[in-house]
Amino acid sequence: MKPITLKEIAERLNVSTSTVSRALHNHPRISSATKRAVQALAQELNFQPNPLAMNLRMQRTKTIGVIVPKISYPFYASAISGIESVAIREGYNIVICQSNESYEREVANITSLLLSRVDGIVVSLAGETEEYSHFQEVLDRGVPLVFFNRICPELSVSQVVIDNFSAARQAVGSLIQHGCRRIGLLAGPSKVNISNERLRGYQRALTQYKLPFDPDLIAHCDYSEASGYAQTVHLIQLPNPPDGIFAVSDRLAIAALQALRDHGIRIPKDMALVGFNNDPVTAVVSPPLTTIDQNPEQMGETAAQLLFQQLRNSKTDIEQVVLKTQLLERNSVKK
Amino acid sequence: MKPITLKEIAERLNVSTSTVSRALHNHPRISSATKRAVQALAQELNFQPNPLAMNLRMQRTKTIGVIVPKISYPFYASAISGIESVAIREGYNIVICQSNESYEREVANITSLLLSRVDGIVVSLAGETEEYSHFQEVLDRGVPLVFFNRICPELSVSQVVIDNFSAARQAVGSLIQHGCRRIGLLAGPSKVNISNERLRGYQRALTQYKLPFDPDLIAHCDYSEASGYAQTVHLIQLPNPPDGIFAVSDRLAIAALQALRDHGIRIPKDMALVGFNNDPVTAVVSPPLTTIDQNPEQMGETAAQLLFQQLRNSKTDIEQVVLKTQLLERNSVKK
DNA sequence: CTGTTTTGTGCAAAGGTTTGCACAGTGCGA
DNA sequence: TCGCACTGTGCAAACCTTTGCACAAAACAG
Repeated sequence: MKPITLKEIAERLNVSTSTVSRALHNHPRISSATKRAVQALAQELNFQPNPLAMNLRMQRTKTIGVIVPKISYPFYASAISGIESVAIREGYNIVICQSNESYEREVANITSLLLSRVDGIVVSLAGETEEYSHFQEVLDRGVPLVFFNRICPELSVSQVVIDNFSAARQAVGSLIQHGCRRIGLLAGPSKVNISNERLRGYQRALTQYKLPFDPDLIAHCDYSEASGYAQTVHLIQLPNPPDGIFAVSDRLAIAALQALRDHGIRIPKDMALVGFNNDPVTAVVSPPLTTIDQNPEQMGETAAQLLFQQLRNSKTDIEQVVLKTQLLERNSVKK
Repeated sequence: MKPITLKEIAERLNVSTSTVSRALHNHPRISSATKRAVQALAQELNFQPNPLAMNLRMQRTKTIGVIVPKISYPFYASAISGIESVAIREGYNIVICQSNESYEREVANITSLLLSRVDGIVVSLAGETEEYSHFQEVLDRGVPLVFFNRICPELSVSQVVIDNFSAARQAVGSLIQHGCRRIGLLAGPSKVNISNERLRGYQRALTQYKLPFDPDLIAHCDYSEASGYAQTVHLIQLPNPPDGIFAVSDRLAIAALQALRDHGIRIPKDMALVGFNNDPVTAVVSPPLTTIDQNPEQMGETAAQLLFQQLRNSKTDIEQVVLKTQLLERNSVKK
């Protein structure tokens, strides 16, 4: 059963397709009699305008593209739900791409989204990315672009972030307040902006509490559990090991927890541990992890809202939204 | 900078658009000289055919739709990766929809996918769904359809599943072999096919080991942690409580673990616990959970392959693929 | 009754591709 | 020389919608 078209309605009613189209759009110049007839028949036949034809004609697809590092990270799964909910409300569909932390995949994703003429793009950068010309091309084509979480400082576009600096400072501050004096940092890739912000927050907390900064305690990981595990082992085997660890993500914190457990190091007795994200798993491991709670769903919603603002009014200013976070104290830091 | 079109190439070369189109498709009737010229210029200008126009003309979108209950379930996140990888290999894009376990959302998703003229659809049913006419419409339109994991027994379509019956029997068998005599079942919604298969496996294991079946030990949950928690509490407060629990999903098992922990019940000493899925979190909780390992990525790949088979040859038989699973024995069942 | 506005509708183009058919030119066998 | 096959290209339709413009009829003002 083929979907029915404007033309078929037009033929049945002995009018032109243009009349049908206008009647359905409530064009003022169409007589109310015709409108009624057309709308009734359209209803009866369950007419749905063919979006492929509309896309071509209108040069817009009512679709926005979303690129995230991985949908299996709970943070991004939630953020996508946030984006999706506002998109649906606006009558838009979303197409989700994973960069898998790979620069090449990210470029391929952008190419594919531009090719399929999405009306706007929401991005959280891949871990590998340190070159941004593919995004410049998006801007050159006049396609609205919004970053969230892992943003791009070099481009002047709208962004949604949390205050990574303050959140990290707070997390490390909590470690210090509960007695830690040497704090290891499981950092992300050194090119990732938000990881560096968290590093800065770490340093600020140290100076604030007049603790020395020891570069040996900084361990850069990629986003894999394996590297989190390895770097934790590295930290505890230092001649002068830390008495607390701040991991810039819960994935890394969980990997650290396993490494510590495997090496017979008790948490929080021998080593305190703080993560970042409030990944659901942090609540069920033992001990439950102290972590930074953010609201990824809200972040997604906000990003989408910024995008739709631009979509409605391309003259709108670029905007930077900073969302609130909260330190969630659990049992991985001793009281 | 607007993308360039066939027409512009044609004008520059003083040929018709049809010649350009044919040259790019290597049509035999085009002279090799023309072909070379066209292809060279196309390359130089970085010509990409406008997919919107192709979609309209060809009546196909090179896109397949995927509907899953939630992308935040690790199982589905992985399955999507599997689907995506074969789709990319075939030159297709995927658009991912979440039903959020809701029948209404599922219908809306189907409508939207059909409207946007995807070339095929891969589905895992929402928990609520018990009526399938929206899928019948997909079939009526001749759109290839494949189910995976949560399948629809009433429709004759290709499907990918695991042997839920045997896997559950094996899981429960393991509980029994390790000393459990009264086994509680945290089941899914009673209308969900795979949950019922697992229930049947549970029953078979009991009869196999000549244990009585006690309906009081069957606790139906929806897919939320809250209900898993509540039903676990219900089980342990039974006058004659179980000494082991089999949860039909790891989400429920984790909820059970928390409930047991909160009530001071030790695992596996007082209560053994087995889950299903090998969700990553089962490896990091303590004790690590015994669970059924399946391969969601492979399941996604297989489903996509079945779909592409149909896409290439619409006369192809419907097929039911059953994937292997494996019991992963960890410490939540005492040795 | 003429001239202008208003009202209702249709024609055709546009959006960018693909493709059946037609056509002109060339080559070749008879 | 004619007929035929083959080669290389272009025209125009088709996919389906939206929309500027034109046009006819009706309404209305003077």
